[in-house]
Amino acid sequence: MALQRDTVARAALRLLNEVGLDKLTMRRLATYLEIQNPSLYWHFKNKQELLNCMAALMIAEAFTELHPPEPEQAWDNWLATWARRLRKTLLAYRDGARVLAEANLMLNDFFEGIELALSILEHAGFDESKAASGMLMVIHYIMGAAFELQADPSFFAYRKGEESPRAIVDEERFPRIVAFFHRTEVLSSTPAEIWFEEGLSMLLDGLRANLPKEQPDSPDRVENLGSVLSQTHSGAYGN
Amino acid sequence: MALQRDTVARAALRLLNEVGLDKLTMRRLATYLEIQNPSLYWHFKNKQELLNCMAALMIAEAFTELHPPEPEQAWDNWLATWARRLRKTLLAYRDGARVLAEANLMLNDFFEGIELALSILEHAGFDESKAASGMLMVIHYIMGAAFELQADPSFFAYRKGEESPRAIVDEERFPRIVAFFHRTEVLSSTPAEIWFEEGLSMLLDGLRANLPKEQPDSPDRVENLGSVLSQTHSGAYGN
DNA sequence: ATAGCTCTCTAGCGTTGCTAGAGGAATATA
DNA sequence: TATATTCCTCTAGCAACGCTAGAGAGCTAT
Repeated sequence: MALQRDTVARAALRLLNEVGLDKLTMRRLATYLEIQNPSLYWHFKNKQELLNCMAALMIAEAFTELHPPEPEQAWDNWLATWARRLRKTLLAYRDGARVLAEANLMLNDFFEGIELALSILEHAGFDESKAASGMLMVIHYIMGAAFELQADPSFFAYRKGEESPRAIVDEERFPRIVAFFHRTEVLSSTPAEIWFEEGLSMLLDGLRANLPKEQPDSPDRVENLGSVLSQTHSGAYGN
Repeated sequence: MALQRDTVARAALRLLNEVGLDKLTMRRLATYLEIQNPSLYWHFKNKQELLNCMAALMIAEAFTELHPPEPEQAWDNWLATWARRLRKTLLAYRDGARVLAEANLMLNDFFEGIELALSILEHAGFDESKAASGMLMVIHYIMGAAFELQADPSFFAYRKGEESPRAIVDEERFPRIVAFFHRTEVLSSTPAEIWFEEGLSMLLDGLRANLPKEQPDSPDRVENLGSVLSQTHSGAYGN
């Protein structure tokens, strides 16, 4: 016995994946660790501090082994990888986005990842201001997408085979929304993945449009959707 | 006495702005309405249903009196207005983004707003797929931005005069992040407003890049930042 | 008058985050 | 070897939470 703070936080992340954030109570975590619940308050002064610690572990996981781009790698390709990595981590934990959002995220590891990305963008030719607001845009997009995907039961969490929103959404009044779901359902078993990639692609187009041109030839485009989908996958709880 | 369901939900929204979502308990709401707490369960079968109802009221507020674009109004200008309207509503209520996220948002009013926007985009020349994923992108961006802005105490909620993240963030390790805050602080007292507009502008650039061209002359750009800021403002709790 | 509907009440259950304060076990110091 | 300190867990219990059971009170329709 005699647990360490770090051990407790990691166990909390495992338990999170089993029961979800709403049922992640101090008592349940204590039972999970085979101790009595007040013992947890020796390691964390309250539940908020535990959440912060869990969020820090998550972010660290996302950004460790984050390398600068390879010499031949374009900035937009690299940034897409950055975005997918953050998203993947959020989705790897049940309610991961909520955990991050509810944590007080003065997280050095988060800063580390953002700072590196900013330097890459500036090196690619963006001025400081565009780089910063561009990163903010990307982060907000990732958070919003992950959040909605993990919301339960979310409108956007529609998956083939489950009770379909189309059964509820009025096709007469909202033909385009119904068609949207139907289209994506037919195309793929992982619609959220496709939606994210399409949004990310447009987002990068927007960034590209704000890159002061120096040479007339446009930079390499991000890899196409097919290769993207083969190298990424939804997290275990991102449904 | 003898309250109505609608009256209760509206009171809950007012109370939300006073105490925040974490302290919006059924008991507190009952006290606020000068009734005993179990009476609330006649109007709503549980707290979740109350939250859904609150979210529905919020969304209705955002999208009522939402008009199609004027004849001379460009699609991107109209969509920017759409986005600002949704954002403004989320920020008008304390923890508004969280309320919407935690609600089961099968909200007809939300569908209404999205369906209209989809029709505008398709009319502007987007194909169905681009219009849909574009709207999804915009919505996720708005949600992510509002969420982070209302998170407490958020990294991004930095305001001039308060204890500055710069005092905590290590300038040696994260010079660009510190510079970003410093820059925005100097430029404006409402940095979140500016960040949102810059992100939105790039987002629209991204959409524009995905619009199949038909005529060589580019559509009108969205109005510039100055006029934007004069017509919008942060919500009372968006800080 | 009576029946039913709408809305509120008292009382209480089980669970939550958290605190107070008492040890037990290992380590460091005298 | 004896004592003190630190680390970690314990029992016991508080106030607040969401929610239920079940009894009316007041109004309307028959």
